[in-house]
Amino acid sequence: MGRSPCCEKAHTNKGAWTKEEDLRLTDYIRKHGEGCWRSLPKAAGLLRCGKSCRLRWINYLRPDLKRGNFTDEEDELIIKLHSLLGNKWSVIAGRLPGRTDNEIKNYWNTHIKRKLLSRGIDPQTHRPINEPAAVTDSNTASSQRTPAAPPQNAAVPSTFPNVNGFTSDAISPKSESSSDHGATTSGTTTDEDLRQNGECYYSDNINSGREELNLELTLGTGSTRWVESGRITGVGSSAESKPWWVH
DNA sequence: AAATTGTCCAACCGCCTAGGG
DNA sequence: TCCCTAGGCGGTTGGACAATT
Repeated sequence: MGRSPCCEKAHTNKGAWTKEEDLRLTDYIRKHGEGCWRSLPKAAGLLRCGKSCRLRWINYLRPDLKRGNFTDEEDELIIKLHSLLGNKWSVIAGRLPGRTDNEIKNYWNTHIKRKLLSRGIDPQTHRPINEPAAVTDSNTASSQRTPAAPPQNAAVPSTFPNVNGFTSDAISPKSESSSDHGATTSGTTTDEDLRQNGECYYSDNINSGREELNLELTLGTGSTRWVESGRITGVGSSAESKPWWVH
């Protein structure tokens, strides 16, 4: 049986977006806001499916995207959050202003995994690689803690094991705040939740992470790379090499 | 210089959930 | 209660570029 396609694929473009398509989409959303993604392509004169438009906007065109290289502080925060949340990229992204779930996911797979492995830490379990599988802790939750990501899209069960009994109840998606983050903002993780519950394998607690949550405000100006069609086309301060969509 | 291999990341795919009728 | 649709999410892929042989 299967689902009906999200749009009429026969009449949609696929693959890399062109400058003109980006312009049309940006223009349309500036004028009308993010509304019904399904009808947006037609209204904006785009031969794309709504999903594709949504993704392009969220991951690339949104004006509040940070787009700079990840800082060491962000790296560490991502690692901490991943140890607590598993592969809940959208929730993690919600804690990193200006970052998208896709970006973080890619960054995790290409950089952080390697970084952790070089430290002798298993990127899935966040435990030392040589550590015996059997953990003697009577708190079995902690031995299973490896959230190695719950099944995809499965609602995280309340018993989803986590750090020191920190279950997903405390880190379930948030309904408000960072609402402009679109797809990634249903997270309900509050700083308070994380602060109260979020001890993880790493020696420092989430409190330090909490400070890092303000990176955007305090660290600011790392080098910025401009990317076009998937390639880095320029690096510099945010004021230079401005891409066409930045005003 | 050419061929091969590795790296990176935007975009796609398929599934799930929420919400409305 | 069931069905349908839109939106959202995480995993995976494709292709361009970089590095190495």
